[in-house]
Amino acid sequence: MPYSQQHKEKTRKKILNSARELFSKRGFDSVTVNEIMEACSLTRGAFYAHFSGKSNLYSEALKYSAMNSELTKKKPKNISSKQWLSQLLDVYLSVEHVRGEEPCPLAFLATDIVSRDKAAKDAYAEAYKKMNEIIMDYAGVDATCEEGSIISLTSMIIGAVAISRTIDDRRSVENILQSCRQQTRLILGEI
Amino acid sequence: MPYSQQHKEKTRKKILNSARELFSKRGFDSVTVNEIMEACSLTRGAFYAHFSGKSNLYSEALKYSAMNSELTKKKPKNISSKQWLSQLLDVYLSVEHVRGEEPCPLAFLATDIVSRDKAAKDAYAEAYKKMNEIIMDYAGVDATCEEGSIISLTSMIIGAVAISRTIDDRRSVENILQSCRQQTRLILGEI
DNA sequence: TTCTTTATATGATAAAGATCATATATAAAC
DNA sequence: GTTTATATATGATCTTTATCATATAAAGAA
Repeated sequence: MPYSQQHKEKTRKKILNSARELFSKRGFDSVTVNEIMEACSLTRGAFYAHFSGKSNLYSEALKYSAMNSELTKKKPKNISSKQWLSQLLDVYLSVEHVRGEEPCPLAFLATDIVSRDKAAKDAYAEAYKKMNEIIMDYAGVDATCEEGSIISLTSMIIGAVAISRTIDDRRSVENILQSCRQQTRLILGEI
Repeated sequence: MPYSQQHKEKTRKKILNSARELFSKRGFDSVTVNEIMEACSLTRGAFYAHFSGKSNLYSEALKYSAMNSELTKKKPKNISSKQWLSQLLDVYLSVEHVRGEEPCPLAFLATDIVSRDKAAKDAYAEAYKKMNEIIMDYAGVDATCEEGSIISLTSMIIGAVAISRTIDDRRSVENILQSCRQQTRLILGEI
């Protein structure tokens, strides 16, 4: 049995990680299999030992990304749920997120998903559902009427990040993000 | 002087119209030049008499789309600005918009734009600016502090439409759109 | 009708890139 | 060290598609 037990699994994760970042930043079509493999110091030939094809990698990378997102991090015990949520949202609505290496695929791939296969759409829908659940949980929401507030909140933050990526001017981006951070406080304050 | 004066201009508009719809629905890469031309009963050869290339068509179609959007329609004299705005937002946040033939490129192409050329990004930024201005105008906003509310509103509605397109389940889509319609009323009510 | 200019169509080219077949390298097991 | 299963690399193929060169068609002007 050549190579260690974990070797293949490690390689798979490296590929998923490169894919997650590249796909999120540039979408499905603009990224090549070759590019993803080179990003983790491999060549395209090795790719097919790990995934059945580019589409398969895309949906797997999306799941992987959702599984390891900022939002899924454990809340420190010394702060309240609402404080923690507030911090998470501020990080989400930051220039670092918009321009950074750990992009939320819900915002970065929102329109890319539409042309993808069922597996990718399912992964997206699942991640979206989970995001709402996490936020509702921290916000202490259970009534259906309040659920609507959270849904509008996620629409806003996902929209804000998606739009911010399209805009070059830093000041404008700061303005959008700041406005939405403000609005999150208003929405959560009412709950 | 063969062909009538207006013939070329008419053809150009037909191409722009097919392009607007196809690009908005499926993004730049998933649509072929051939497909756009066939959608207006022409062949790919004729294309290059009208546009310098696919990228050029994309940005032109985006401008064209922004120029002819629902939002730019004249307000009827018999209703107030706020009522008109409320109607516009309800149309924007409707299943018909999400699934229809007259998509707002700001929502439908939000993440597609990132990989496009400067002309496309400029067209997008311009359309985004215009959308905010139109809404602010109808809402009667002038103070900078209130501008933030409108920016968060546009983030929300663009985000809601973008997300809704990714989701197959009709009931979930209705729920997202309904929640955001509700939230627009809260935001505009405070102004 | 004939000429002429411009729009449109057709066929060719060329590049990009996903995928596959085959070769090579790696490292565990003996 | 040798063997061998598995991971990785290399080279080839095949499809898709943007673009271009050239041919044809359309319709105003003579």
